[in-house]
Amino acid sequence: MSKDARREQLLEAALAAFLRGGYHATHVEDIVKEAGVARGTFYLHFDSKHAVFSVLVDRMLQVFLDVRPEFPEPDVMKSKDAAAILAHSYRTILEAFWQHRRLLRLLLEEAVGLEKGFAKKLEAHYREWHERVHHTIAYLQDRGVARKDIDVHFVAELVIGIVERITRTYLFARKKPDLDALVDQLVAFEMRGIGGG
Amino acid sequence: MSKDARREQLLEAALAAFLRGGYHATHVEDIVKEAGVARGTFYLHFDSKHAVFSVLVDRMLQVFLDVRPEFPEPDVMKSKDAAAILAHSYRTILEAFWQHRRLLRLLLEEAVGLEKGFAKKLEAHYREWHERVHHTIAYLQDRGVARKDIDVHFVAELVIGIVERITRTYLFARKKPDLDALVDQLVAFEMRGIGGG
Amino acid sequence: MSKDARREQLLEAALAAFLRGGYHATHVEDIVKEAGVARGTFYLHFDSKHAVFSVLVDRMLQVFLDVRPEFPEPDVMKSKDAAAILAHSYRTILEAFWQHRRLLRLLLEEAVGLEKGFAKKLEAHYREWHERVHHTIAYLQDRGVARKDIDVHFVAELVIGIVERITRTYLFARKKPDLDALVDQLVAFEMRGIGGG
Amino acid sequence: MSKDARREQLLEAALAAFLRGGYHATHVEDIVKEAGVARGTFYLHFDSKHAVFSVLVDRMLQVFLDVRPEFPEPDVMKSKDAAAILAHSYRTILEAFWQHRRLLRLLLEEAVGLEKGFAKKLEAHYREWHERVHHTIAYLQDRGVARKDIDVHFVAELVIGIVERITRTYLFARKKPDLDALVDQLVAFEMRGIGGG
DNA sequence: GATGAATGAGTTTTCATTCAT
DNA sequence: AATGAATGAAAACTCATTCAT
Repeated sequence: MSKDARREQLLEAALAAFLRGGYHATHVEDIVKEAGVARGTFYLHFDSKHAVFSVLVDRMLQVFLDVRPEFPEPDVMKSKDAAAILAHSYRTILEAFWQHRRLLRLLLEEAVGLEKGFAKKLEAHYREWHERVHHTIAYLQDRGVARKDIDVHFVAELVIGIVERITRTYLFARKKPDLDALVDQLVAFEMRGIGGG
Repeated sequence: MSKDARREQLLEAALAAFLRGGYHATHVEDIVKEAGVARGTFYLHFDSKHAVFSVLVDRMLQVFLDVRPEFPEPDVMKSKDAAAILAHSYRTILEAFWQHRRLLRLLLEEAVGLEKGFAKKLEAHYREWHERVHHTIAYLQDRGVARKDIDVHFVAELVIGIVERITRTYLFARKKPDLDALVDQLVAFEMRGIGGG
Repeated sequence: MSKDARREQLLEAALAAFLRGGYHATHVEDIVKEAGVARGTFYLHFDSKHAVFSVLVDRMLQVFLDVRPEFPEPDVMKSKDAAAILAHSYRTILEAFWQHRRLLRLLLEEAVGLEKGFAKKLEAHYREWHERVHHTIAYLQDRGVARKDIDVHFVAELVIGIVERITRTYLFARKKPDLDALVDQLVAFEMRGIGGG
Repeated sequence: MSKDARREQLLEAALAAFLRGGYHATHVEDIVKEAGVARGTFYLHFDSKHAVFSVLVDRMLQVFLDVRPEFPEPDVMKSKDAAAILAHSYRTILEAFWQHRRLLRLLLEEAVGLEKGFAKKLEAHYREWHERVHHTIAYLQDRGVARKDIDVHFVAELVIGIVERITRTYLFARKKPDLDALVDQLVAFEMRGIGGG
């Protein structure tokens, strides 16, 4: 087996093991047993248990950075267009999150409360996320389809919280949820709230 | 020092230590140093490191269970009443969360990814939370101030996500945020969304 | 047992173990077995196997630095006085070396070819030794009882070599050698060489 | 590349690696990297890391055994002849030592404190050396150019110590020392000591 | 009750050696 | 002959928990 293939296999095994037991409860022994190789083989490919975890986290952050929903720049927008833009954006994100839900789960459930380095990485990750959401909302404001009296930074945080919760509740479930339905509900809530009964 | 006082002191020291370094990176030595007692003393009051952590988590869950915003049951409501009800509810919750933010932080940042038992406890906690939010929204629907076409369970999850995010972003900050302003923004978003620019 | 007594006991056990098997072949297990304590106890007193070795080496170097043969400063000297001075000096050194021969043996047989730090320490040690010998010979030259045409630095090195060899051959033996006889021979050789048969 | 050439190349690489880092700190990986071959190749030529080291030590001991300064057997000698004989002897030895100083350094700095086998080899080596020096001094005594009242065995040890020290101090230096000057000083010291100022 | 030295099972990590290609 | 990925026994080190004082 080639060096790269073995490395990939070990990463996959590590991910499975970490998801099963969490970072601390997972021993290198568990990872290599999962991969079906000897203890030493692990250390041919990674410096330490921490290192393999770090690679997985980096990979997840990269997955996130690669999600770039594109949207058109119409001069005149209607509220319906705004909903379409949000829907596209959410759809893209949730699709990617579903695709990489195992990595994502590791990030959300394990990379929290770990050694120094991760805190900074995660902070940067959230800042980037905030940036993107902020940009989208400001864009909608500019085009007159979002209210001007909202605090964009505040709302950006709310949106992040919403997507995180959705991810935990629906994407970490066993079977694939109806993403379209999720997105519709999401957009409806974000555009109109619950009021107006 | 009385047995209870010593126990309380150790709990406080443990909380401080866990918040500083996280569950795994915190050693019993750190806790007793923080409390200024000898190592053996710790075991006179708690069975294990795990046990003291468990008490802290239980205490936090209890804090949450004790938060019971009461609201009146008018037969006829206006949208303004709905906003008031939500505001009261959020205000109560955020006030309690701020009050116990250190315990809460432990819950959010450390009780994740720990041994089996906690996962179940947390799940129950979220179920309870969901129940309450669900009840509030259904109440508003019943009284005609919330739309009927929303998926109440889905929205309940969104609301939980929102509050979690707000908690992490604003309540874990160093100085006390303007809770009234936070609540106003929250309610506005929940009632009307961002649309209607 | 007090902390200090335990530490001393472990140092003694480590010295015995290192002398028996050498640094690398000696495992922490051997040291603690020698001391009759558990593995963890070792680490209560020393950070690592390397650390305990380092303490022993430092202790040996200190023993050497503490050897300070004093000699009078007569204005007029005879060759006989010179011999007496050298004899006193050698006697003092060999006495100290015999006293601490186990530590010394560790230094000569193990601290050579070990990690970075020791090389520098040893170099400093030899420089100091050279300094002392050089000073003694120059003193004898000044007082007219040693020839002026010798290279004092060179001879200082020879003397160091001589003492090292004597140490290895006679002091590391099982029973105490006749130090007086050794010293007499040493002085005779240093003063007159082997010539003049 | 022929089998012998490859073996020689590996020996050379091993020597370089051992001198750089010492026996234990040098890994087979370092040796094969130095030689520019794969790890497995090493084991085609040597049974173990220990074996290659052993070959190098044997080779050094052989170098020493091959040093056989010859000297004439004049019936009547003068002190000057004795000096010439000693000078010739030292010159031959130091020349050979300089020639093979890298191997020699390995012997002096690494073959100490290693597994059982080496201790015995080294002991035999020193015994042989002692024999030779002893023989030379006794020869000079017999011919009336060395004093009769010296302990020949003792002096032989001193001479060995002197040569060892000279070797460490001057031959392991970067540039070639003036061997003739060294030898002159050596002989002067051995024949006359430092006395007679 | 309090102390803190002692314990030892449990983990990570290393690296000489093997062997299928 | 050469390769280099794989092996796994062997070691160092950690730290929650115990217990004699």
